[in-house]
Amino acid sequence: MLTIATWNINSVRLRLGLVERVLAAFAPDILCLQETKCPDDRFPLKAFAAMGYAHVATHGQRGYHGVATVSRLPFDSIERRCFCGKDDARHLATTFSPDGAGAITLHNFYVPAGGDEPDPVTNEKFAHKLRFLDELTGWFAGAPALAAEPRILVGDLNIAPLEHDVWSHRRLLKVVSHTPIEVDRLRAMQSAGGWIDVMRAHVPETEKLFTWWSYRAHDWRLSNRGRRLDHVWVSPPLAPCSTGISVVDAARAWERPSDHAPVLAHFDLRRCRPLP
DNA sequence: ATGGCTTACAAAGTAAGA
Repeated sequence: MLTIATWNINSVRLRLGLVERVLAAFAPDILCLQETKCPDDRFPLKAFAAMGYAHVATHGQRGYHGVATVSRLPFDSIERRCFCGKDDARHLATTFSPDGAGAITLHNFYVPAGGDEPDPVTNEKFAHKLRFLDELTGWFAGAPALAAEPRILVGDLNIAPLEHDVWSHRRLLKVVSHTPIEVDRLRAMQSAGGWIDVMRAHVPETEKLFTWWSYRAHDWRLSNRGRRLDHVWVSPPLAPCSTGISVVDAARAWERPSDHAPVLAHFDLRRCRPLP
């Protein structure tokens, strides 16, 4: 069994206690964090090592964004890719080899949020979001053979593509994160990489599924105006290995929470051997 | 359009998140 977790933590140093709680309760093999807001030389390595997560890849910067992948398993390789000509700490790719299953590539992404106005002409942040997705599409389209490799992509993609990935499809059609223009770009990127949406493989598209709830709601659970911004995708060879997912929405109710909930994805690698 | 909150930051108000 292999468990991969992804969580937009909104400051890893501020919420280290909450991270430890998730690691203790769910014991994922690997946890991918986004919005760590932490320079690499300030990352709390000792705390993770003490929890059994001795292998840490970071791609952070001061103040904003930042991703980290922490693991009980050693990494075979670590890659930090930059997009749109800027190093704003939004990607990590690691490879690891769980008990002889062959190397698996794990991408950890923090896609730009895109600002308020869903117009790339007037809103440079939204233009950046679209360019970021287009650059990813080009990258994946240029390496079609990768779709046959065992790969996992997780992270805060900042887009809720399906009708029931948001609390009200009608009321969010012009709200950044659910506009048709960015959903189309996300779909193009997903298609170019041959990615399979594992969360929706286990939860029917007709069912509401959220991973994020605004800080501004009086009672996030009662109003339940959530969105599914965090995702777990796999390449075709790993799809039969996916045994289940869960959104740890209980973590949204903890003290001083992140506005995102952790997502857990479980795999049984025996189901897809032999890997190519 | 939820935005009513929350974060980091050369610490008061600003930028950013989504």
